[in-house]
Amino acid sequence: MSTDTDNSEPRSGAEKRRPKLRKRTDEIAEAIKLTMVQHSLEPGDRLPQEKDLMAQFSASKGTVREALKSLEVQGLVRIRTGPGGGAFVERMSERRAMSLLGNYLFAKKVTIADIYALRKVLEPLVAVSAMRLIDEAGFKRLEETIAIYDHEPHDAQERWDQRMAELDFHSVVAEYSENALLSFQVRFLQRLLKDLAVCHDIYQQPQPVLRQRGIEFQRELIKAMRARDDKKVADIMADHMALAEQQMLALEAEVANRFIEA
Amino acid sequence: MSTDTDNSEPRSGAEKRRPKLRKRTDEIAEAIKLTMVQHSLEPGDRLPQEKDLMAQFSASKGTVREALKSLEVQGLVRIRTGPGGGAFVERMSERRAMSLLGNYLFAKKVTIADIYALRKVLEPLVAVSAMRLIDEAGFKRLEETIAIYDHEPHDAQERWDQRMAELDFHSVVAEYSENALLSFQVRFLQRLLKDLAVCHDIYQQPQPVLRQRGIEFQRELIKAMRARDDKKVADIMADHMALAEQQMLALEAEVANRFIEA
DNA sequence: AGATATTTGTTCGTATGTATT
DNA sequence: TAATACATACGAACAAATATC
Repeated sequence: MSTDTDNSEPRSGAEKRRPKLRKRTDEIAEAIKLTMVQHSLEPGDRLPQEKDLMAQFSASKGTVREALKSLEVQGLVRIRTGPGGGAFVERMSERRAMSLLGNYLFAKKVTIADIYALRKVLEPLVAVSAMRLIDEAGFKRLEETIAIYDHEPHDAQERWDQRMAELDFHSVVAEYSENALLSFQVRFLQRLLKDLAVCHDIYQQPQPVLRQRGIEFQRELIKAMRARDDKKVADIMADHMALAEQQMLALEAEVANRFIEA
Repeated sequence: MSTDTDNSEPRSGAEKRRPKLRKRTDEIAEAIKLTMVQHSLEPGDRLPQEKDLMAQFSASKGTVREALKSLEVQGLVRIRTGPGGGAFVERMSERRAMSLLGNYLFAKKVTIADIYALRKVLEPLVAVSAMRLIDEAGFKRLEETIAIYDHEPHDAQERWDQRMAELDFHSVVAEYSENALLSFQVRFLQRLLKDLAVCHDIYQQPQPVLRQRGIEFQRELIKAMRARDDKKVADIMADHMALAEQQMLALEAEVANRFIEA
């Protein structure tokens, strides 16, 4: 369980240090978390209601509510009003996970170069990984996505949509990876780039030549994935990323230090 | 700002949708976040006290406290009691970020193979990145870390400490990378492995031969880093990871589905 | 070191809002 | 529509923590 009190000592050995949670609220939140794992509750399962929790922990309403609020923010429960309401176990959404991770990176300076240093190695990896599971429906989704930016945009709005769809292409690919860790990392990088676009109005002046070259890469990628050609998939994606990086670095922008829009 | 209400529509275009936050608590939390960015508050800066917030939002104490609790869990503020107390702006610690990300991965099945698929490409990357900034003090830290597992352990406790220190070696390397994103990812993977150790009591029977080979890799790595030899650093780390993966996969364990210990 | 003032932490009682039946 | 069951919000009081004198 995540005690999560930010007591930063490195924890030598296996003996459990008692962080001695100062606040009753945190104690209760931890206790509830504990019962969640102990009873291996699944999403949708209901926790005891406020009044029951009040009795169980002999705490007041406000204290119990703060504890539940903590769990809610952590994406572990969802609270519903009305009859049959209460706190229900929930799995944290990817969106929220990214939002929280974004808060962590808020203070750090993350450059486009940093993002692409990771994308260059991870996108090829995830493409190969996705290749093993993707089906005809998946290929169809990819082609439909390409169709969005297959042509010159008519207005600023469409140009913006096209830039987002270009990232969505990679997002769809990552969806088909069975490596949840890898998939998340890659999609998070894409999210950072989307944010960058929103913030700094990058992607304003797409160079048609480079853009067309990117689409070619993606079509070749689909072909290679259909052929289940590991090496080719990885190579094409690596080249694609190299080009994209070059394109982005020319803009010399820095990812804004801001909270991520949820 | 992170509205973070998990309203999952893809947000077409740039126009801001009003999520119409239902709960007063969430409204207030968002409002406070907003002022934090608008005034570009730095860590250590103080927010208005409870009573002031109560007045500002004409909300009750409990409501304001729930809002602050939300910000606290997100790692954005820290609350202190006593005179001059209140909510102070804080940067989310790496520890908390990992804990929250761990909650997201709780439901997913993450295997050792998944972790090493990432480590194999990221550890070489981060080593090269760190090489550019690491100084003599850093090398000293690395050598001191190696000294912990340089010899046969005397008891179970020391053996456990040694396993943790082996991961700490890589953690120290990652510390010196200026790519915050890369550094975090790599250290998070190490954290998962540490957790794995705690959970499944893996690392019980270290094979002395393989262990010694790992130490050789690390000594060679330090030498190559001192020489500022990009390629050699990357190659050594890649080989090191390949061996480590082989070693771990033999155990055929799966990362436990559990919340991460903070 | 001890007393005191300040501010968060917790409690209880009550009233309101909301979803289900 | 009305009754019910639950979360949500309010307000006043008290307890605990902590900085200052």
